[in-house]
Amino acid sequence: MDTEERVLTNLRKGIVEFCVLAIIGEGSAYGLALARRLEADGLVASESTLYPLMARLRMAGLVDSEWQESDAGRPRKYYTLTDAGREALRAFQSTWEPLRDAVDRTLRRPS
Amino acid sequence: MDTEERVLTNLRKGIVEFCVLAIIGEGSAYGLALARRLEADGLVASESTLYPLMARLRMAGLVDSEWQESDAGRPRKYYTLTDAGREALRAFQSTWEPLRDAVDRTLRRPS
DNA sequence: GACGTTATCGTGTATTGCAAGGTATGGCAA
DNA sequence: TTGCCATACCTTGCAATACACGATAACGTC
Repeated sequence: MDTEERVLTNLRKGIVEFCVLAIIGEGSAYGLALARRLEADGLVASESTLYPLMARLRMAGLVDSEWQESDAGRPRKYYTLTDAGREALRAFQSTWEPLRDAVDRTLRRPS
Repeated sequence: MDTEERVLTNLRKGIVEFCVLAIIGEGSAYGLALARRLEADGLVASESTLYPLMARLRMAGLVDSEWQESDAGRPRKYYTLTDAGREALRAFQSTWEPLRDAVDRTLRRPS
């Protein structure tokens, strides 16, 4: 893995998790659709990041999942936000904003 | 490690590295001083994150280091930015900004 | 010389992103 | 019905790295 990729990889750590919560908070979504959307935004590199992540979120009780038929193709597993998930999302916002601002300040350097 | 801490830990990944470059870009600094400043901003948890990081930056040729006497106490190892370091810092800004904006957009939900 | 302070650094563990590959289902065309 | 492709989910293994914990070293003070 070259340097540039590693930088992005590390930056994404811990961020995607909450972007997923935010997205399904707006309405349920299934795995591959989530993966594609996040890939388009540069937030994940592939599905192999997403599936283990969804499993962790489920284990943590932040999302529920449910199989649903599809008009075309295989059944899909749809995820929805639990109350704990909504709470975690709120908590994340309070964490993200100060961190983001600390980075911006440091990069901009008012010394 | 509890959940809350893990969230912060993951968020910090890949961010501190460039905050360090930004700080020493303003003038050389030594390890412990860097660590204290970054701890105050919530960007690292302890020196044990910083020293291995500085070693990596040095290996990558992004910083140089030099021992200097101190008025009081042990000698300190001062770090300075190399040209490659300055370049990496510029490159990071181009990576950070879109990512930060993608996160903000996703959290704020214009869907 | 014992002790506290300042400073740098090493070891071990846990987390996790991702590449690569595996499995299952449905649609479609020859 | 056979073959093939797209869709969809998931697993394995590796590599990167944050951090707790602790070691080591130099200096000053009593």
